[in-house]
Amino acid sequence: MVRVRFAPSPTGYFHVGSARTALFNWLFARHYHGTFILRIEDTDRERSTDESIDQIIESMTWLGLDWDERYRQTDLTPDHLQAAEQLMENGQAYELDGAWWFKVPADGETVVHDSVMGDVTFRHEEFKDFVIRRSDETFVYNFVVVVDDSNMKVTHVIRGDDHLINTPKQVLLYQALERPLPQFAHLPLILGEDRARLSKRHGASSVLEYRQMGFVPEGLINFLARLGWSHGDDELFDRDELIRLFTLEEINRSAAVFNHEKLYWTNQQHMKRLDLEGLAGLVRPFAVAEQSATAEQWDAIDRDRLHLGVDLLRDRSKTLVDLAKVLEILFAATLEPEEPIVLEDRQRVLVAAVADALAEANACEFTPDAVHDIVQSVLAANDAKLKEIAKAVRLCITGRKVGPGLFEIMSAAGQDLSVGRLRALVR
RNA sequence: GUCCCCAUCAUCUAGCGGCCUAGGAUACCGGGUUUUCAUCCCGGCGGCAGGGGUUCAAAUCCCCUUGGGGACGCCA
Repeated sequence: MVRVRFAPSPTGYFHVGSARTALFNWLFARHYHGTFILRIEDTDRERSTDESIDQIIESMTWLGLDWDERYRQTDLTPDHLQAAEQLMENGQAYELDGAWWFKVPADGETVVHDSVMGDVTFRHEEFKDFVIRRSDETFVYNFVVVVDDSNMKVTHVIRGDDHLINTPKQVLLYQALERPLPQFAHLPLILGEDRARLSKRHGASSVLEYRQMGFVPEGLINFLARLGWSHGDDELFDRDELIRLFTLEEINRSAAVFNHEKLYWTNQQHMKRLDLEGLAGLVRPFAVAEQSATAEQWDAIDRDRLHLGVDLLRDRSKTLVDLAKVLEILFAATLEPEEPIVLEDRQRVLVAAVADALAEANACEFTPDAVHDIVQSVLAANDAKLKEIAKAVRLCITGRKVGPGLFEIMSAAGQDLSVGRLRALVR
């Protein structure tokens, strides 16, 4: 039975590197129908905060990485003490300056068998004895992680590359404690554009910031999964595919640079694939925040119109924020055109005629096809081409120079808004 | 500095000795479609860090160099 854990320390914001580690553990657990444990490593009393814990929970919940068991490391202190005392009694640890030190064998070497990195050999002479219990009687990471993983029957330790060097010390501890070794798998780190370890300096790096920027969970997850993991030439995966295909064998050994352009593209692809109802639900808070609509307006709008608008506009949006902004087209009483609309007399006549014809349409059948037929018949009657008024009408209806097809967007904006905007233009 | 890891287009990657005059994706540049833009489709640009081996054959295996990253706490 597979048991894995994700063990973040609540000492700051929850960044995407941690999210990737959490994701890989979660995918591994779900792939093998195992158990995914969330263990908050808060043994650093100085720096651990409840706000950080909240952020971890909120980030993982948003990403959809659900856990089966949850622990807080400081609750496990009795277990740590028991294990430490065992080492003291065995003579494998000793006290010095009020702290308890683990005795590292002077000779020999320890080989870590890593699923990703292969066999890595460390000579014992390279590290000296290390503290397992501080003089304030709290326990140190390298020690508690072993005790906890062992007690929790963790079968696979999947974590960042930066822990590889700690691993031989932990292996020694497992042996001293006479506990079975888990299988280790160390993930390559994620780098910033400057090839340094990803951090705040590289701009947005916390999961919640990406949520705020309008990325959808499926998009971020897909992008993160492709950083260090691959499945042939495939690029796009939904959650279930990831679970089905994920294995440790496909993990890369080299660090990957976090590439924002590709994140945006991946996100757009997922926005294109989401069902309209779901996508509409995701944009709602952004639309309200961007003041494209009030919550009341949003909830009151005809669903078909909303879905049509979302569908038309999502191909032009990389994020939910982009989408939310242009969605004002469906709600705003007045739209400020991004450039002045200049109408010649003939155009004015045509637009007025179109507005009148649209006003007479059956409100229940203001579909793209119906709008198309109405507009085209008006144009035909006046021996005109759509091209003559297209730019002006688009600016008038959407406030923008570019956008979806006129008939569709007018249908999405609805009869009242469309007619109103056209009449305001020719008045 | 010491130890450890890594090394294919700008970036993410496929490749696990012959299928590779190295494939896909992003970005970029053209073209097509369209009422405009986007989407979409087609095409282009662009890489095995360098040097030694091993082998009939190396992007793939070994060594060295170089480059990048990580760890060297009574942090996690």
